[in-house]
Amino acid sequence: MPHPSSPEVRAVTIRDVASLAGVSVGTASKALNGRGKLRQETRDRVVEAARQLGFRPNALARGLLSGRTFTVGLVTSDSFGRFSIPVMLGAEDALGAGQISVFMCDTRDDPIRERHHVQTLLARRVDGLLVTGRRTEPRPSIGADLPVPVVYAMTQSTDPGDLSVIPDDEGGGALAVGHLLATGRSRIAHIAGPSRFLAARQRAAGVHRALADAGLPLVGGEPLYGEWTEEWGRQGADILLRVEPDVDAIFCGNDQIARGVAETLRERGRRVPDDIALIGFDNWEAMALGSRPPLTTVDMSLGEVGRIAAEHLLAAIGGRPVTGGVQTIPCRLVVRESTGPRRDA
Amino acid sequence: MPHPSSPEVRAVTIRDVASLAGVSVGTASKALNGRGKLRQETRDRVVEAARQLGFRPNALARGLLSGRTFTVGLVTSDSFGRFSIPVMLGAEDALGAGQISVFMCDTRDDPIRERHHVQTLLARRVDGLLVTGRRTEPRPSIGADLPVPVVYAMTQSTDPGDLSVIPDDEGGGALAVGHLLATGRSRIAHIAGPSRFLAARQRAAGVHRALADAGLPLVGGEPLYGEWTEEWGRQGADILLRVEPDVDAIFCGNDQIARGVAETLRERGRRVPDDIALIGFDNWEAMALGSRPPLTTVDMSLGEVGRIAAEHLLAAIGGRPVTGGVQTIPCRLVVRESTGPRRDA
DNA sequence: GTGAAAGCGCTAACAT
DNA sequence: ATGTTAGCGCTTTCAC
Repeated sequence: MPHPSSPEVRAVTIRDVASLAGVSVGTASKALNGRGKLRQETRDRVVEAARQLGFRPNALARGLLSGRTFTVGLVTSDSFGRFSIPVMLGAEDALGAGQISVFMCDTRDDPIRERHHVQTLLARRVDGLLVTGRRTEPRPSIGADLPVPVVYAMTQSTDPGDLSVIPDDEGGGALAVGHLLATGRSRIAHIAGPSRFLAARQRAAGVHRALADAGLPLVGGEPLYGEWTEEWGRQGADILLRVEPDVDAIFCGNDQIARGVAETLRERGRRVPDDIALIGFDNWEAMALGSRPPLTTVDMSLGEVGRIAAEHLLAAIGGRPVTGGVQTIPCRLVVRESTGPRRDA
Repeated sequence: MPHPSSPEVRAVTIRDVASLAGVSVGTASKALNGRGKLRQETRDRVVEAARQLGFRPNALARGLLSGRTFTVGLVTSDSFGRFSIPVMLGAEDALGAGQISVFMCDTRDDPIRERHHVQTLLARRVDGLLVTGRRTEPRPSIGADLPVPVVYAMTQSTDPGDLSVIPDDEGGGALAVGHLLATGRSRIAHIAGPSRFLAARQRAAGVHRALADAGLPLVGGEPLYGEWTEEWGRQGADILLRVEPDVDAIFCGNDQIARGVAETLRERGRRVPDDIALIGFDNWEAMALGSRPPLTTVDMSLGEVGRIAAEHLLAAIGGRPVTGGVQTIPCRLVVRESTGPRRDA
């Protein structure tokens, strides 16, 4: 007696279809895959039989035969957090269009677990691997000489032969400053994340470049490096207002910092954006929209990062040669109320 | 010539291992799987050969033969958002221990996509399905009479024969009020999310029950239903302070509302928790920790929800009969600084 | 104790 | 135009 939750004792096979249609399995296969030379009437009969039986070809058997499974492994060290999710969704978009299913694996930042996952994925004969992370810092290659192509997204490999797709943090920093300049600000400061993060340093580098191009100094002389938290935003704003009271724009390392800054500015009686314009980074909507006023911010286009990475992977799987290196994806400015022209009281 | 990214022309098969060890494939199989009767020396020789060649048995072939693939499909309608991620990680935990890999599928709330994903997963011969969502509202069953077991997590099926695992929102509401009572509050109000959400209504029901048990009225008479936003928290607090100025505790429908409330209270000169205690819901750390003061909140134990759901699925896959129905997982109180004893100025 | 052979479900090459 | 057969990689009888 079948288990209650498995009403069908055995899945429908192509034999069943062939038998119902009164043809051989070979003919049924051709009919269903539109290959070979068959009478239209036969084709229809087989297709109808398949429909009637609810036939779905066994992907395992197909994979075993063809060597292609139409699956890829997605290995993340971010526990599918705030950054890897959008990347993942973008990737799924591109892969889903190619009828590819995705195995998800979370390494919890543990190299042992990572190795284990890669081994399992290879045993499942995935066609390729996508590696994502929380930080853009270079990380050790997931494995040399793997039998399948690998693309890194939102993280990069230390091996220059590997292909990595990451957001253009440097460009994002420059973009933010460019917007502040365009809206008439000239005394611009930067309250940044921790300097041990590559992303923080690169955003600062973008600030530097954009200001240098405009022939303006960075208010405060150097970026104020701290943490990625609101608490630091509040502190940083305090420090900044004390040292440079005539600042008229602050670019923050992320949206949380910007929120903290916004709070302190309000408490100190500085109006945003009338007195001081404010820009965040990440476009973390819950944060940026909850802030008063809602934050103008830099969006890293993480969906794009994932989509492009997946497209590279598909290309590599398809046999088109893929050259290693790092590809950066441009950031996108999202303008809200925290920036705008200066207005005197 | 092999493609540069596929250094191995062909993966290592058990034939290669057998050949290197100087035995037949059947013997090699037995040696590697610890089955049959073999001389220890033979066993060792085969294992050594496998190690040397880096042999990994082809999971497709195994699945084809055994009818078990050790894979499950995870179908979400939440785009892997804030709620389904923890569920997913909990599930991965339980499944990973069972050596099971997970296919992730995002339906984007589209029934067509959902059907398509289910079909694909069945074609891949997954051993079971896990369905997750963003809301606890009942949803149509993902498919009647599927050939594999299905468990719903963080969402529930309208079919009472299906098994669903969801957080105990009602208990969470009661838990919050219980904590407020225990810390000496008696004039408790509830600023809730939108009443169209089952979760909002259930949390309110928990509030109701806990207050009734204590013989106390709900300040304001009814919960103040609104939105899940900070903006609503600010508005709601305004309204509440106007109508019930002597409130001494506010339980909020989620952490965002609580943050909004906290801001308004601070601006109105009410100290938290000295004058008014505040509790949120969700334990969304970035929100709860960024708030001033950091929020006491109710954690839905989403990891547990996912883990339990996955364990039920494993049980069902293992053939143990699983009865339908809804299982609720208790919430957990996370105490931070926004609650504590009253203190007069 | 070990080897040979069948077969999981499917497709592709070869017969008819 | 259709049927037959071999074989993808593996496990499992069944001979020896």
